[in-house]
Amino acid sequence: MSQSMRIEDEIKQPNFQSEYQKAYINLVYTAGWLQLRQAAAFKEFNLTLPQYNVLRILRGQHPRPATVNLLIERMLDKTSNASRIVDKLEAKQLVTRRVCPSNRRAVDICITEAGLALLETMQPMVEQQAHGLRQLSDQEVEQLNYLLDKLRD
Amino acid sequence: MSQSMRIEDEIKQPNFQSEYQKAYINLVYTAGWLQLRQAAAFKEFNLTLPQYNVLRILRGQHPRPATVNLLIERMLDKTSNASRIVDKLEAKQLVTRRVCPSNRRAVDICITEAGLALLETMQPMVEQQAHGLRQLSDQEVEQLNYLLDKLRD
DNA sequence: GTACATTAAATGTATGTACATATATTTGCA
DNA sequence: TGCAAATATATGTACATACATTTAATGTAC
Repeated sequence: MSQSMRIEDEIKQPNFQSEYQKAYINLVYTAGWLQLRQAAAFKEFNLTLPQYNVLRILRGQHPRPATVNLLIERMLDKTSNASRIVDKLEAKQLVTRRVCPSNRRAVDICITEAGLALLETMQPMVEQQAHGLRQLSDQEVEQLNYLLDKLRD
Repeated sequence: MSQSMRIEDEIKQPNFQSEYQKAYINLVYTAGWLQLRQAAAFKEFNLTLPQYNVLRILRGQHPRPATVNLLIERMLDKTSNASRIVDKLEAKQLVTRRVCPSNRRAVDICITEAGLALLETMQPMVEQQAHGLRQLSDQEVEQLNYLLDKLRD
């Protein structure tokens, strides 16, 4: 990606109705751009981004189990289908799923040793990825976080 | 959405490894948040976001036709499948598709009168949506655009 | 204690994304 | 001319998203 590629050039649409319209497009585009880079890096570990995020939540709970509800609460995308993401992780033996003894409607989900080991293996790559934002100074990153939080108010 | 909902609270994850890590999460989360709001507003018009974006590009070309390649060039997500989005629009008779006479590999795609009329109908809603970013001042929106462009350099 | 609502998760369906592959057409060049 | 490479699009597959519906377990009112 070349230097100073403005959003106007990226999507070859030179005029926006407003700076607000442009910011919306810019946000969606940039998030997609980031996710694409992440997904590519994750591919060699045979994990998708949502699968990785669920694993991370489970590690945060470990050794306590998580329910599907807890996963949904903590996932970035609240409406995604946690059940089916857990399906894939279970098939890869990265998590276990068991009916919760105290509430048989719920399911206790735990990360396995293999799951923990995989996260460990991925750590250097994840840190590498974080450097992708180093185009921004510390102060600029803080400013970005401030603006995004304010935008959603 | 309540006032001053920081990303830490939104996803109930109080500590990030770095401000950079937080910015990444914040970006992806905020983009999803915006898209969810847009998608909800579009639903009553029976259009998805990508379908709407393709229609907009076609209106920009009207009355000249667009090819699938041109759509891909201008779409936010370059790897999405323009062919199949056009399929859906064609099924709703919002666009026409015809083999290009001068290059029979290519396909000429045009927005129909019904398509133009639909975009017209949606205009007030779209303007309404743009107000979603009015939490930010003009200066802040410019700053946001600057930071996002720089981030992708 | 049965009836009804609520809750937790799973399932179904339509759509979109990411990527590989296939098909048809055109171009370039030996 | 003839044939390989490039081009334009379509198709196939795995996964995820968005949302409605279903199934099972639990809670609650009467």
